Amino acid sequence: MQERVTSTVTPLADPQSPLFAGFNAEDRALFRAAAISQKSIGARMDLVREGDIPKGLYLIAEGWAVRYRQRSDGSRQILAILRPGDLCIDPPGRPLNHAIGSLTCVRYGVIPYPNFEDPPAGSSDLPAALWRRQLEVSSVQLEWIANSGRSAYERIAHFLCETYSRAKACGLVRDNQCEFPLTQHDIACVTGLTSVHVNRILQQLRREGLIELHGKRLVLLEPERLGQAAIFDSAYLRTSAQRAPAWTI
Amino acid sequence: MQERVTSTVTPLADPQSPLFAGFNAEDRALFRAAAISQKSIGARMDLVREGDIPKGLYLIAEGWAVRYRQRSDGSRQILAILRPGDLCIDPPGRPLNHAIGSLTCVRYGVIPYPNFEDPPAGSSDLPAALWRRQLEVSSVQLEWIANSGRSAYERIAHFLCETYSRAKACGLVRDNQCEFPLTQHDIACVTGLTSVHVNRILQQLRREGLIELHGKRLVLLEPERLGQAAIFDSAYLRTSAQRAPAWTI
DNA sequence: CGAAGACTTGAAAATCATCAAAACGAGTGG
DNA sequence: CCACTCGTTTTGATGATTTTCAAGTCTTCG
Repeated sequence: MQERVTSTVTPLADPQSPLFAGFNAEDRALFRAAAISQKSIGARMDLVREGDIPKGLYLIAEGWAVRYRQRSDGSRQILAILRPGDLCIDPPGRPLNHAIGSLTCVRYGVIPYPNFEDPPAGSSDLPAALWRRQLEVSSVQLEWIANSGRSAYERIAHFLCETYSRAKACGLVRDNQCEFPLTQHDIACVTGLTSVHVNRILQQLRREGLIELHGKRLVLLEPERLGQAAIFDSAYLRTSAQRAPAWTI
Repeated sequence: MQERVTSTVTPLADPQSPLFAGFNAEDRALFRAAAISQKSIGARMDLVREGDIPKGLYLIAEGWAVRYRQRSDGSRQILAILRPGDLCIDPPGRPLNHAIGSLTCVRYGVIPYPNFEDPPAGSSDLPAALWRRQLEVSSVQLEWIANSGRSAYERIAHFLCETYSRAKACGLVRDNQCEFPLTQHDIACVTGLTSVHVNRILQQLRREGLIELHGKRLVLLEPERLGQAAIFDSAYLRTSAQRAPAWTI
């Protein structure tokens, strides 16, 4: 059952090393081994509330979740979209300054903060997988920061491209369509705009024949042209390889 | 050739573990051991250009540097401020989709992508230190994303608070003053605003008796009140402990 | 069917960008 | 020391973008 594992630690050095080879079946096995608990939660609930101390690493297995911050004036800011395979790694022992919440029903697992001195028997790639994931997360965060200086039109178009592209990487796109359970108000929370303005920009995108968006589905009628409008280059999403549509943990 | 060294991996589990204890003298020694090259570069130069494949991890030892993206229309967006002790960790083997540049003269080192199978002799905390730093970086990035939904006034005030607070953590604040070599145009690139608008907001902050800003120095006349205006909570910067004003590598 | 949420619309106001020019300041060379 | 330059800061006027407020319509779902 266990093959020979040369090392409990993982090389970062080589771009070809397992650390940067993509999130594969092997990784999934790792996460399965690591998950202490597996949970489900309904739509629009909190997995972790602001001020809570995270119990470990949160691995989203299915559904849509977000990191978000609630402002004192009642407005929200979404800080990250969490899809299957996404991992929330936060400093242990410190209260989170934002919340992790679900948009749809979410299945997820909690992985205890790993102690690399005692690797789970027979596996060794956890630290590598964690690094890969964290660099991916960072890469997306930088992209979101870059968007903060752009127009509403570009921000929204970029966000649609990113969401579509991430779904595509999981094999969740068919006929240029993907699931899209966010309301216009949610898009506003992502982009830092008002829902009224989001509505108007979406109408513009529709008028231009670039998208369809209704019934929790997004259609990119002309992905190429939308990408150009958004100045979207998907390379930042490709720090690791293909993913699976859902994760068994 | 390789013996099994249990401690080449590092425990993440315990909040008290060295991984989360702060960036200390020991870490500095580690980085010194790890740095293959030590360089200096003049103000307003690129350490890494867009499209370059990073040669390793970049450790800023002294000065002010930034990650920035150059847009096709000529405008810039600054994605991160890099101060002494800050580390740029990017996926190896992939061209960077932005640049790393200096604002002032910068002293820095390049750390080869570590191969955890062959840890530097006699030391073992590198992976721990890297994790700590990366989580710190991520934490700041989330804060910047949260700022994208706020007003120009709040964004600018928040940025000043962050810069001041980070300088303070390094012992670089005296008499409520710290170094501040950014031009108003640079602040605009950070906040995604125009320099004209930045200028007007800065004047407002001055009129309100909150700041002084000239001659590459920033004075917070009333740090408390500015923090409230910016809705600034420094907790997100405190994922590790005190730092040194400059790093010997 | 009724109710709640989501989407849409219009008008007015605030915020922020753009353009253009002037004032200021630090450095440089005469 | 002055004159000159160059980059930075400041100012004013104008226009575009985005928000706010308020009301309406459309969906969905029990």
